[in-house]
Order: sequence, then structure tokens, then C-alpha cells
Amino acid sequence: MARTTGSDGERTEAAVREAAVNLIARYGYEAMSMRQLAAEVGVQAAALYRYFPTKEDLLFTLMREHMEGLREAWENARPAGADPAEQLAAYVRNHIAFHIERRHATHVSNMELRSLSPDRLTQILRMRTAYEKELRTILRDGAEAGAFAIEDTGLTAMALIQMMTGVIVWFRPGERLSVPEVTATYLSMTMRLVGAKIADSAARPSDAQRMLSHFDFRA
Amino acid sequence: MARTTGSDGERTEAAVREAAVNLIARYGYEAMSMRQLAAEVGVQAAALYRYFPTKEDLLFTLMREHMEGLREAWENARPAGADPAEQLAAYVRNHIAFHIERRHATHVSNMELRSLSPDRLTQILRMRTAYEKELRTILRDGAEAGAFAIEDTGLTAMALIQMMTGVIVWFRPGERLSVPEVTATYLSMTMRLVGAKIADSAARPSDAQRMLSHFDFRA
DNA sequence: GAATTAATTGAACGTTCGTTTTATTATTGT
DNA sequence: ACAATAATAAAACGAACGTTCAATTAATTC
Repeated sequence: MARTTGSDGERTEAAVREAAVNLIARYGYEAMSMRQLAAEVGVQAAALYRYFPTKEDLLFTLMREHMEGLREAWENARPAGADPAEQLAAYVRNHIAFHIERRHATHVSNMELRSLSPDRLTQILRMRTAYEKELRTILRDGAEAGAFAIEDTGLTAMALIQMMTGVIVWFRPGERLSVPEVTATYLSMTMRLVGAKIADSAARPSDAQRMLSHFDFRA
Repeated sequence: MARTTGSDGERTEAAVREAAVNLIARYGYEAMSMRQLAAEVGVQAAALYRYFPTKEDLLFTLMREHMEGLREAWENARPAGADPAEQLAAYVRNHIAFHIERRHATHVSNMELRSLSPDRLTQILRMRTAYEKELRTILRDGAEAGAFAIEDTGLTAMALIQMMTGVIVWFRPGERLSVPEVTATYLSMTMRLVGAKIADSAARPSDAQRMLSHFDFRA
């Protein structure tokens, strides 16, 4: 047999990507075989090599595009000249929304790094570092401006990112909490963690009130 | 050839465990071959099967013992009848110390769950859930006693655990920060995140002072 | 010192893996 | 309609995989 009726390169490639993300997220890169992936797409294994020269090329493509998507999302979400608290809130909102929406792709990008060749690993890590640096900058600027009370900017950035990315481990859409609820809670935890002063400080609530009020940035 | 001079079952088994943790942490469970592991130990692959009947048995043993070690560590570290803030501080100290000390084993236990058979996966997850429940209990008791200001106990517990466990991703001994420094910073971040009131509230610092002072629980 | 047990080797088994090659059919352009 | 090109199938490749088995030697027991 050979070319099948209705076959279309673009559609097949898209189907391969989607199936690959799901299979790798579920079983892991090493555990997913090219034959298994091909079966999921409804094609023979040899057909995959028309779109991705090697299995690792496929993995790298998925990761690179995921990281590029994260960068683009933040570029579009970043506020122009906002104060530190507002910038931090935008970062948190964007990070959580992006990672919940792309749970599987995030899992792949975070868990399968060791399957990349050294130079490709470096490329992905560079993109990740650049993204994380954005958060460090926000934290440092906010700390210098007196908006945040932070002991160690780098450590705080890592702690926040680990905390936020962690949602993909336990969050399941349609369960107890909605995405806006999760986002709101993470925002208030973030603001407390960085010791943020209340943005609108015209009203000065009592200590107890402030302790219980939390931020109410809505996503 | 056959039995080698000086061979000792107990020593070999211990060497297999240690080498397996390191190799799985570095390359992943699927990517590590039994021959590779045997070579690291200095033995032929067949010899491994004297100690572990299958590759998955080896993985499961490593994970189970890691989780049991975590439980034991917390049992020994938990304070008897302390107030919520002190209990939370003990939990954070123990968690960070344990995970920094056993970075590789933690990596294995967190990343290779999908390589377990369903019932073994259930066993490990049960142990993990029991450990996490300890934190939820501390948070809930503290919130009810008014010592913490928490919106969602379960979500806060997950956020804290993700944040703390994240140290194994970036922490390297002997670099910029020492273990006590990291622990102290994580403690202060944790206390702010849960909205902990200052334990010793005899002295009431001003808002600005309190914002900048942070907790100073030393590890 | 002989018998037993413990620890390991070396070779092999069947399977599965990623990948390549070649042939074949569908689609597109002229 | 016919040539060119795109998309796939089918089969095969060598390598590596987890695992088993029989043979062999070291240590221990009696």
C-alpha cells in the first residue's frame, strides 16, 4: 500500500504533534515508541519520519515551541509601565493560565530535558532562564522601590516559579476549584510571600484585617 | 568465570541501590539499562537479578524506602505539643533538610512514578498523601486557632510542598547559599505565605519593621 | 577436607526499538 | 491525460533491551 485517500501532510504533522505531547506526558519520552505514536495517529511508523527526522527532533520541536509560546504569551500579557505589584500580578496570572492550559506540554518540557542532546538542552534552558529572569527583574525592581520585602531575589523567584508551576501536578479542570479561583488564591499567596505592600494604600486597614483580607486580583 | 574473590552479597546490593539512584536520577528509569547499572557496580547484568527480580522491583524498592525514610524523619522531627507556627517551622525544616540530603532519591520518587505498575503506584501515592496530610493538618489547626490566615488549606499545602521540594532542582551544595541560609529564607517565605502572626507578640513592631524583619527561625 | 551454600560469569533467548529503503498510490499541475 | 510530486505502506536492518539458564568458583559449615 502507499498514499491513502484524503491524506494531508499538514494535518498529519499536527496530529503527530498533538499525539506526541499526550503520549510523552503520560508515558514518558523513552517509554513512548514511534510505533505507538504512529498507531495513535493512525499511520505507519515510517510515515513519521517524513515530518521529524528523528525521535529526538520531535521532542526538541515540541519543547522549543512550548517555550516560544510561553515567551510570546508573556510579551502580550506584560503591562506597559505598571507598578511592581501589578507587574508581578500579571506575571502570576499569565504563568498560571498558560501552564494550566498546556499542562501536558509543560510536563514534557519539564520532565524530559535529560533526553535532549547537550546543545539542544542548552537552547531550551536558555529560553527558560530568560523567562525566569523576567520575574527576577520584577522582584528586584519592586524590592528596590520598597514595594516588596524580599530577602533573596533569586531564591524567591525560584520558589515562586516552583509553586506556580506546581498547579499542573494536582489541578484538574472541572474539579473543586475553578481556574479563576486558583489564580486568585495563588495571587494572594504570592503577594504575601514577597511581602507586598497594599497597592492602594489610601485605606489603612488594621493589622488583623490586613492579615485576613488577602489580595483580590481577579484573573 | 563465576564467584569473584571478596564478593559479598550485602555490599553488592547496597552498591546496586546507590548506583541505581544516581543513574535513574541522571538518565531516567527507562533510559538506564540493567547492563549500564551492572557496569557501574562492576558486575555482570545477570548478577543484579540475585537481588532484584525485575527492573521494576528495583525501582519500587528505591521509592518505597525513600518514602519510608521521609515518614520516619518527620516522626522524629515533629515537636510534641508545640504551637502551629512551631510545628509548621519543624515541618519546613525537616522537609528541606531531607530533600536536600537526598536530592537524587527524591528526583527518582517524583519523576518515575509512571513506570510503576498500578498497584505499586497506588502504594507510593498513599504514602505521599499521608505525608502531605500532616502539613494540611498543621495548616488547618493553625488557621482555626487564628495563628495563620489561609484561604484554602489544601491548595496552600500543595503550594508549600511544591515550593519546598523545588530546592532540589536548583540547589547545589557548596554554591552561593548554604543549607541553613536556604532553610531560613524558605522558613520566612513560608510564614509570610500562610499569614503567620508573629509567635512572640509581646513586642509589636511597626508595620514597616514587621514587613522587613522576616522570621528568623534558624535551622 | 569434604559437602554445602553464596555469588557471580558468560552465553543465549525472544522482543522491541529507532530508523532506512523501496515500492506504491493519491493528488496536483500542466 | 499525463507527468510530477506528495504521502504513505510494507518490509527489513542491526542494535539494544530485560531476563533466564547453566556452569563455575569463593566462602562457609560440618
